[in-house]
Amino acid sequence: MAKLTSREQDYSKWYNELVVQADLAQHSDVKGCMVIKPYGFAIWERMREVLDGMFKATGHQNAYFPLFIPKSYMSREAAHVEGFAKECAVVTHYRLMNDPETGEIIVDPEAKLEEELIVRPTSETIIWNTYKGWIQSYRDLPILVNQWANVVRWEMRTRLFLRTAEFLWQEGHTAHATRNEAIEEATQMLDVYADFAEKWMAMPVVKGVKSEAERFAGAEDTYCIEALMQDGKALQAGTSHFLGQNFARAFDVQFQTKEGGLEYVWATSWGVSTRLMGALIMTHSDDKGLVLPPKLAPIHVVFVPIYKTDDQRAAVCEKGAELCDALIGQGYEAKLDDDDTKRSGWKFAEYELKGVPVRVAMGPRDLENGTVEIARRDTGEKELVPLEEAKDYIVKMLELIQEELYTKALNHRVAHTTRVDTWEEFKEVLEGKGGFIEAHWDGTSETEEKIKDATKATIRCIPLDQKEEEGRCIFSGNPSRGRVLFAKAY
RNA sequence: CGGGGCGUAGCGCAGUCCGGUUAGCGCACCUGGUUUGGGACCAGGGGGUCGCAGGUUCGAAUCCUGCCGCCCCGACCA
Repeated sequence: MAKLTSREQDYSKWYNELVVQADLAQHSDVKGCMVIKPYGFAIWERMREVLDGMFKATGHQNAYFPLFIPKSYMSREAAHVEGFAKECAVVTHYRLMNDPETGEIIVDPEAKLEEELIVRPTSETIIWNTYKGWIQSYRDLPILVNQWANVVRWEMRTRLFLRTAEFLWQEGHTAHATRNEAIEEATQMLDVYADFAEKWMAMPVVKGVKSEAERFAGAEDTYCIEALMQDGKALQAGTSHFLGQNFARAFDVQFQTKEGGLEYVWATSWGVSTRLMGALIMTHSDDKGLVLPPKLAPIHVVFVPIYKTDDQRAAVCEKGAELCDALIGQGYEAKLDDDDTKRSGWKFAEYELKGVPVRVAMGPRDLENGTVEIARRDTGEKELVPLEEAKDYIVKMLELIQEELYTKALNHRVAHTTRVDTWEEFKEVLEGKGGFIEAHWDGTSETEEKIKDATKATIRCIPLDQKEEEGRCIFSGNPSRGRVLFAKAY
């Protein structure tokens, strides 16, 4: 296995190589689409499992809506169709045939669909068209539904996990009787995402609101969590939208109030995708490969036996099996790698590449001394520990790794968040150390656009905890009431 | 869609400019042996419509024409 390109040398090459070499995913033969390999999918499954539990705990239920959306639905909400029109895959026919002349398989020109179908880029339209039939009175509200699905957005340029033509995600779609209830739902789900990112992915995030230019097509407000990657670029890790009554109006979804009036329903939608995999990778990993937070690692501990003779092998593996069983008994995934066709050094490198948080090695010397060597993936530290203490030691170590990964990532973000008051300084920080920049902005899309054209930096969000502070826009010099977060983004 | 690059064994590549035995190398794979505390070594072996289709030629991976696909850089985006 070739060595990874270092992050310093070429961060984006490092990422691409890591994803492929750690067996997370590969490019498929279909342009812009990826194959998620079993090891990568195991991580996604773990994320899905945890998030699904959090959605259920907040009162949501899962359902499933169609992959195909009639073209006419898309055009009902003006901003929505405008936002997605340029990246929609369209189904126009429903049958193939053999070309009578060449014998080749061709699209049967007779089998043209009367109404073309869009492959969903998101499901608001089909869902609100359905909700119309579900909602008559205030008693039918709220509707709290989530779906796990694939969606297609025909991207020009793609990158494994970060941007692919087809990706996996979840999309929550809720319907409420009041504006406030919907806003509460949207912010609640943002909190769920932030919680998940920080407690499970060990990835600190900034909660905020998108500017008008970055807002979801069809939303009144888009809340987001923004994370900072090791290369100083920001990554939007999740979004939660307050949709107002836009979709209710577009699909004529009204309900009768207690008082007998007729009102449009208030809506939210919220989602996270396999993009979180990219975020996870770029938050913690190093030049040796993947680094995974224990809470999401498919394998927590790997035991690598070291031996010369068959007797030694049997003896060491027996101890290894006991230790693994003990860990499994405590709810951890522990793997004894007794594969005789690979040598220990090869295994060490392999598990480091795959980000297994803790590695235990035991050889003849350890057998004699009653010890094992325990190595931490994140710091690379190794320690000799008495065998009988190994289990408890490892359990504590896993907790510690989870905490310290978060702390390390948080320190990185703090160190790469810069407060800036002039345009010169803004450009300098952006070109130099990168990261988040806290700066004053006059609140207009025109200024945001001009800053983007000049520097490629965008407003990642207006932080929810933004402090009131009189200032002047770094670009236009017009008055501003508080700082927003700028960065170059993925 | 514009600019660049690439397509030769499972993967990574050389060979192409300047046509000429049986198309080569590294990794991986198989067999045997020696090894085994940080990606082992030796020996032997298997594996190819040289992206596709035409053309030029005694002869094409190599030259010509057309097509297809992918990757990278830009505009668009979770």
